Amino acid sequence: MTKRVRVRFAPSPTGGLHLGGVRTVLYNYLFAKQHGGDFILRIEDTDQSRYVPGAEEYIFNTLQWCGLEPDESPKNGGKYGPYRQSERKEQYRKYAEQLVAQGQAYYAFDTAEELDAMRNRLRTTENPSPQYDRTVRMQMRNSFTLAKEEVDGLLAANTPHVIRIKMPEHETVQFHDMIRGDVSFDTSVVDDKVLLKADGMPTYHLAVVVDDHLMEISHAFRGEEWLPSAPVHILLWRYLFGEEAMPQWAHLPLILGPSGKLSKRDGAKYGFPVFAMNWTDPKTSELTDGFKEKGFLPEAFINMLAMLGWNDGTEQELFSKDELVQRFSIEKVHKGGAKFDYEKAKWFNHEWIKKLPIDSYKEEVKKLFVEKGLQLQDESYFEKILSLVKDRCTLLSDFWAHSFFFFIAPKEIDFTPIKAKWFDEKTSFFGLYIKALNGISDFKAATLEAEFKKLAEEATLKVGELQLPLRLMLVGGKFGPPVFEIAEILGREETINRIENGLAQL
RNA sequence: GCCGCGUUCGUCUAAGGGCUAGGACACCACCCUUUCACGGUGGUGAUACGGGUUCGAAUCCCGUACGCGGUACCA
Repeated sequence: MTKRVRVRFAPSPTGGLHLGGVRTVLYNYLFAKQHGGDFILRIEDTDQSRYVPGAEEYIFNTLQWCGLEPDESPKNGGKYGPYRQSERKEQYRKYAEQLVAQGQAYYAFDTAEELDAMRNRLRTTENPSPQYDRTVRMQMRNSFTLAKEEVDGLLAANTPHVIRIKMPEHETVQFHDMIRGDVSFDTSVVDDKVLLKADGMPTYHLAVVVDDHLMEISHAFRGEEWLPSAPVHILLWRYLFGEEAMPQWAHLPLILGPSGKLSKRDGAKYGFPVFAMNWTDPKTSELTDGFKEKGFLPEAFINMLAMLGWNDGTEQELFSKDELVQRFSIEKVHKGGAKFDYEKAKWFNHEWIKKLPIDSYKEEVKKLFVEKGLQLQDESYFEKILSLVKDRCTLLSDFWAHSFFFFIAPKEIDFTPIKAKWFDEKTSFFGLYIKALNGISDFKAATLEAEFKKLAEEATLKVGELQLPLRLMLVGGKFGPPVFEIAEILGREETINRIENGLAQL
């Protein structure tokens, strides 16, 4: 019997969602959709001290912008709820107690000071981070070292305690990773991880296993940083629900920054976003830039992220979300980490701006223009301009620089590039051209250009020496699309106005 | 330190025993364009190192180096 495909992502609401997190969501989502399954989002709010208000909402916003909405989540519910770990608190204790009863876990009463003391005592240069493991287990205060009556007394008195897993000695735990193949660990080198914290909350280790079981998760994809604790999870599955019921694992490679693991600092340091959307930490007021606000399209963002660690074996690089759903394969995800390259990310965005019809982003651009203080009345004029300049824009924010002159006539024009070679014949040429403009019946770029050339020839002037002045008069600088196309869009009246203005300044 | 996972142009990657190691980004040159871009053509540029196995190795095996991750009552 094959289980229905159900994959999950479980972020902790302790800050924004970094690139690696969004990519994990993406791969989970793609795999689920590809198999007609469900993508489940649950919230790991088990660490009260690091919980950041607003972070959960931010996660939802990010997923929404990316178009990766979960089928089940704290927000839209589902029959396996609740989807917040803090609301499932009662569940975990039960399983932890079961493990204690089975002799595979134990109560530990050691205080923070006692743990510090143990670590300080054992710390050497050879062993810089001593663990709570089989070597020290019998020297600590726990239900293995204390008499049963004492343990019962401590428990009855509500003495703060944790439940730790008892790692077996010299056992090899092996499992199959969909990306890495067979991976094995010696249980002797992993410590007695805390399963249930003193505040009654589970640690990730317990929660992930219990929730994956209760929510009938079939596949679990997560970052590579979880690989070392996988043996704990395997053992928990074996003890609690049977290893054969365990989801299939895949540990995704890390996304790296210019120097090592990609961090928020890298973004600030090198000037590129590391989050999907702007995130302001309410505690520190620190802002981390987002791709959205930088002018990225979600299509490009998703595409770029998908290719950072996966490819389908062909030379295709541009994929829509639907294509990704079809072509994605977890087996083809790379083993090695990938360094994030902002230049390449921008290239993806450029491609998507060119590829997509302007309808899919014109509202975003409009918003940016309104922010610049512009009032847009003529929708078709606006659309015409977007179509004309879209190929030159890498980010949505580039649209302004490439088209503001269609809306704002240049005032003080810098004519230095042409001033030295200016003479009266040119002034009279433009006078004639204005007259001609008034007479042209169909105001199209080609006609305007033909007329311009004809007049130049009659005046025995070089066309090349006249085009730059015209451009300067129309847009105010050496930039923009072909001049006659600008004139066509500007229209007869505005074009003539701008030429007259320019002439007056010369 | 210990444990684990990795390693192909600067970057993302293709090639999973067999043609001059292919593509993309970036960079450079040329073309197009009498603006700036877009675009087009071409170019520089890589199998970490050392041993095996094999007629033949980027590919399989071993070792070394390097990188990354973990080593918390964080996830």
